[in-house]
Amino acid sequence: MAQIDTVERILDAAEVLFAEKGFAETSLRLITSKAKVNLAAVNYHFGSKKSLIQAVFSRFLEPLCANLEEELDRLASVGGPALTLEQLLEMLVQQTLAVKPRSGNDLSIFMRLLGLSFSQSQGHLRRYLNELYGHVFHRYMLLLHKAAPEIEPVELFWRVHFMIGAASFSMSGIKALRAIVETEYQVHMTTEQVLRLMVPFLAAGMRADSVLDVVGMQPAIKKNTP
Amino acid sequence: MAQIDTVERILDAAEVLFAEKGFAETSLRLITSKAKVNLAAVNYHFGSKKSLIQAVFSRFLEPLCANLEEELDRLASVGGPALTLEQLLEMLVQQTLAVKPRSGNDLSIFMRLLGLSFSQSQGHLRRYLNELYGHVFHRYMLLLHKAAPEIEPVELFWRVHFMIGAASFSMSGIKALRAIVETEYQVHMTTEQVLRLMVPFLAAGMRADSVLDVVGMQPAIKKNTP
DNA sequence: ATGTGTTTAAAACGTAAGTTTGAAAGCTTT
DNA sequence: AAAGCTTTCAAACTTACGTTTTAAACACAT
Repeated sequence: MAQIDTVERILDAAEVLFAEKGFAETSLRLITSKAKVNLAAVNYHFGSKKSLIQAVFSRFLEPLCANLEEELDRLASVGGPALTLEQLLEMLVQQTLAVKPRSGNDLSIFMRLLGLSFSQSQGHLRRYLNELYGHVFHRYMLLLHKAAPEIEPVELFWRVHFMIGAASFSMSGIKALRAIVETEYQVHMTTEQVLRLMVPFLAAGMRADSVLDVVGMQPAIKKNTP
Repeated sequence: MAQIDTVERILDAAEVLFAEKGFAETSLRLITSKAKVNLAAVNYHFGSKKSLIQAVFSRFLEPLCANLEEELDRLASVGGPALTLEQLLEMLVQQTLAVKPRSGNDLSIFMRLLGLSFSQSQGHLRRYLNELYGHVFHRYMLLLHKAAPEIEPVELFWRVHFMIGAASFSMSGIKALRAIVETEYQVHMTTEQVLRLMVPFLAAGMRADSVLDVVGMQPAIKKNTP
């Protein structure tokens, strides 16, 4: 390494700027000037802008997913009772908050990126993330099913995506939303507080009575009918 | 009008492409070639790309908000009991479904755009939408507050945005999600059915116990304390 | 039919982007 | 200290974009 690690400086700058403005709206020139490195350094170290985007995600998803899997393994080996919805959600919050410890890295940056990975996914990113971290997602889905076995699989599928939507949306726009809250209600909220506000909302939604039948689909209630 | 309305053709193409790829990633050249009009037509009829984006939003938000206000006026004049959360949500679904009747305009396009207006808002769009349609939103928020008076305003604000997120996310990705459901569960679902699956999920989430206090914010429970 | 205002058309302009290049500078190893 | 690889740098290249321009085509009232 030559200076104090050009690669890290680029990643730091890119992370913040991507979170602030999105991918397309953030130029390499802006990134390199903020990072105080030469423009060509990005293509030299990462190959392309796409690869830089992927690297930014991997830097925080890698440890997060590793920790998550570790925790899942631990719980599986202990073999206690099935986890509740709240526990599962809280676990996600916990692991997410635990990744943070990098410099002045506000959690909102992290979360905003997570939101962008859904809303601005440019194809290459979705494929990349699914390939590397898809299995963790599937594993988590299975635990959700165990936590709410009364929900038909189809409805569970949709409800999980309602959850993802609520989370990714409010986290992507969290900066703007927080600003509104600040001026409208004179309250300052941290990203962590918003995350925790979400848990009961999502858990309650997951537990709502099914309406599959009302909607004209397969029987929803097979409680006391054969 | 010269051809079969160039303006409409541009709006149709832009609507679909914006929903598919976002604003920055959709070039005027792509729009005009899909619309089979000359490149300069956009700047001639709309003035700029920004104005085109605004026009796309107004085309469906104008009738929707008008209908919504009409319905709100009607309900206010009748003066019955306060509406329940489910009724309020159902009303939104109803009015949204009622706007649809434009060509092969899938509802998902509409919803995806709504999501983008938050997540990709480039400043000008947020200001524009807030100025034109902000009052309807506030009016609806007020009814929500009446329907769930036990929720603190700040928490209500966030929960509303959790709702918007769940809706815009699952609606914007509905095409892909529906395909998954079809192959994974051998069930075909309409956009309307998915919307209706969402109502109980969201309503239950709205009714969840507050955790403002747990989160370390203003008192949440002032039930029996002065 | 002719003139006038409106709409379409093709081409060019200016800008900003991602990428590439080739030489200079820096490190590491011998 | 010299050789050899790695990293930095300034500059140029290529491409794609939004926008502007100028002229032609069109619609319609007189």
